[in-house]
Amino acid sequence: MARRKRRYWLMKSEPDVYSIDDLARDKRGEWEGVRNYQARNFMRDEMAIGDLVLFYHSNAKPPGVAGVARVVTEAYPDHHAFDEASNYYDPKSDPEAPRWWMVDVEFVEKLPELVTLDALKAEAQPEGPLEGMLVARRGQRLSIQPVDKAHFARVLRLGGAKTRVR
DNA sequence: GCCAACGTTGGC
DNA sequence: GCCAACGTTGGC
Repeated sequence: MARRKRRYWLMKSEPDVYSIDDLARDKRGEWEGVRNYQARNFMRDEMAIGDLVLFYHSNAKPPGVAGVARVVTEAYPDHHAFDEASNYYDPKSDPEAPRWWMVDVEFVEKLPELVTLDALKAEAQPEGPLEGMLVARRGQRLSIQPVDKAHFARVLRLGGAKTRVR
């Protein structure tokens, strides 16, 4: 049986909408509302229970990685897409053939230090410890991104996390 | 609030 | 199947 390679992710959320503090309060949350095919495919096809997630605050001052979460479900249809009253309603998503999927995540920790986008970019320079990290690339809008294990570990270290990668 | 980057839509 | 127009993301 083929072993899964990818186990680390970065997921963006606007803290005005849903922050790491909200997840800390809720303990667990639905990652609904992803309306981008590439991001959906990552959730639906590649995420698995137990994967670790860098919780990134976008549209924040400053933007950056604010915490750690863990994937706790397989992907399942995003039912908000079927709800006409929802902001995430999409008439093209059919309950018989859902277009949009989501996972649930649980709170792991809030980082003692926000790892700002500036700090990520500084380390993503050529030869830097985060070279190639997607979130540091100009114009990178994808809201769910795979993260190299070494990069994940480095960001945890920068943030003073208790979480360790194995 | 501006606007660059880029994904999606739809006319052809 | 091309590509211009449009809408959204998200840093600044």
